[in-house]
Amino acid sequence: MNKNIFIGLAWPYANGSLHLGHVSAFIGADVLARYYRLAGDHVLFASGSDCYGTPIAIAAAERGISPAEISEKYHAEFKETLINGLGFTYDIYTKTTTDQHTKVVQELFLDLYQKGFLYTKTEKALFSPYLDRFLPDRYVEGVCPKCAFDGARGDQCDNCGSLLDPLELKNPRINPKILEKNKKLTSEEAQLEVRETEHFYLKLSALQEQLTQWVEETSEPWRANARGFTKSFLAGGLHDRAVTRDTEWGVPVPLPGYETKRIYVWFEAVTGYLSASKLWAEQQGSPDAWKAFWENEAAYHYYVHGKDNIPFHTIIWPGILMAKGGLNLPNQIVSSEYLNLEGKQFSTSRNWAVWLPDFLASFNADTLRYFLIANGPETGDSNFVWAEYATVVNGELIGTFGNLVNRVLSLSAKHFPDGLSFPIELSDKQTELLKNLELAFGAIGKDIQEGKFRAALREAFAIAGQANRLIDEQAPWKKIKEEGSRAEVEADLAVFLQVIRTLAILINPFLPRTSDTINACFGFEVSTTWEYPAPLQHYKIEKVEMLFKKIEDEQIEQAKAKLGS
RNA sequence: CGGGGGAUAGAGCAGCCUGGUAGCUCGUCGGGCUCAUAACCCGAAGGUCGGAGGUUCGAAUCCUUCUCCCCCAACCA
Repeated sequence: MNKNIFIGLAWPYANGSLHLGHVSAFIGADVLARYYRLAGDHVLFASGSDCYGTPIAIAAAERGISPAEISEKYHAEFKETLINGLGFTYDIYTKTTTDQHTKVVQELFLDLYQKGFLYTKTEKALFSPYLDRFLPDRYVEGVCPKCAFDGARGDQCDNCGSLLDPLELKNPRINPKILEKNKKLTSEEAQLEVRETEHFYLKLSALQEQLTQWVEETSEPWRANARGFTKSFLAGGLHDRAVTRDTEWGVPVPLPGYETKRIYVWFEAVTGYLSASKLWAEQQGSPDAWKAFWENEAAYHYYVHGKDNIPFHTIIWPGILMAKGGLNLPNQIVSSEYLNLEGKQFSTSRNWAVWLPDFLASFNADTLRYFLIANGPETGDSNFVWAEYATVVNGELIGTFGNLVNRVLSLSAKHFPDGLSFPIELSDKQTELLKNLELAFGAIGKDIQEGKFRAALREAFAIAGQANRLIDEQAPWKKIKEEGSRAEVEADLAVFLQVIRTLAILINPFLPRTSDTINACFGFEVSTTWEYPAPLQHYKIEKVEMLFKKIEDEQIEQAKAKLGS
């Protein structure tokens, strides 16, 4: 039975390159998409670049270029590295600066306004005459009113730990850390003043009961961190949140008198899931196609992102959808923990990061997919250590898996260049091995559906290990030298070819290019469906190709040398 | 301050929901094999499951409490 599966992957912020931390949070979405397509379901895998916001606007102003130049540059890089580099199979990868997005966000904004879920309130905020803009709380620093520490941020004092209202700060000024390095401002330039401004608020408090009930009913399959965080968030009581900002770089508020206001990321970026779906439908030539995913109770919605994004996907976006009404809510939240690098947190300012474009220039994308699925931060923070990456690639990918494929293919091609026939009768061990492969489709599929990617991948590789043990026992390289054993060796190898060919399907959601390479060795078209393939009567090897290149120590040394520089 | 996640062999992790003689990968040591990218296979050593209490015939698993790490919280998923 075919299902409609929507997969919403977090939108990367277009003000810098992606690093492996992003990838570790993203990778599961592509595994889901590929799996469900193989299983014959309808998939809409949507994401895009988050292009608006104050950080990009400030960076652009300082460099004397337009914000669009920055966001376009990284949008192009994201597309290149995610799609061509990592092989992500988005059905649509768009950006927030499209007309379509503006239209959908504004329509949704107006709809909620008319339904009474948005209201305006005037408040005081800090304005920078130098930057000609209001500043977000954390972009402000000053003297803490409680402990007199000079350097407290607008939202909190790092010295005494008090939570602050930025208006309480004495001598408020621009936090110099938000500006480009070495930029020194005079105290006059840094000065901030209090101005009144009117903003729109989302009435989350009105949705408290509805959201609480929804979470009770649907959060069972979510990742533990999402469920726990969301429940405690709700227990603390929801507060209305401002959804507009005084800035020029964003989606304009579609109401007269508010021409200078822009809709804030909490409201605007998450709406990208819907706008991207509608854009996809238009590009398909059937503008209503999005409804099969969004106005269909039987559709199933996955959201994939890092743990810092949890409340946006489990409170704010569902709240907006409830206020709007008639659209599908999230079903499954796949929120990962954090990936550290060599034991320390990723840090862009200290260049403590492995940048995705750099990585892809030197290493095979499937090896990264493997490492981050097998060792990623699925249930707790995890660590990317270069030496471990090399060990895992050389040991598990090459040693166990690549080696199995290579030894079977090369033996077959060498001794049976005209092909091999599949035997009529199988030994107990052969039967057991093939049976395990057949069962793996159900077990691995279930794990993937539940977001347990690590377990799913391990299961597939366990079968490769089993196959390695059996081929070692049968020792066809020895048997082939014995008189009259040729038929037996042919039968044994044909079984292993069936094993490899089946493994190529099982690993397809995880290691798509590797899967394609194996299929090419058989002369097959790209793999077809998520089910155990009936053995062929005759196998012929078209070519033997190495699946992975061994990672040498020098490569690891070079990569490590780039850190922290 | 509060909240979320975590603490299991030298390293990285699973098991915990639904208690029943502690498991996986890598590493180490010993042996085998040579088709295969010095890859593969077999065997061994190595853990009082963060500490302390409790429930139970029985606790890594349930309860209480304590300690430590990460995150929410510059940049940053």
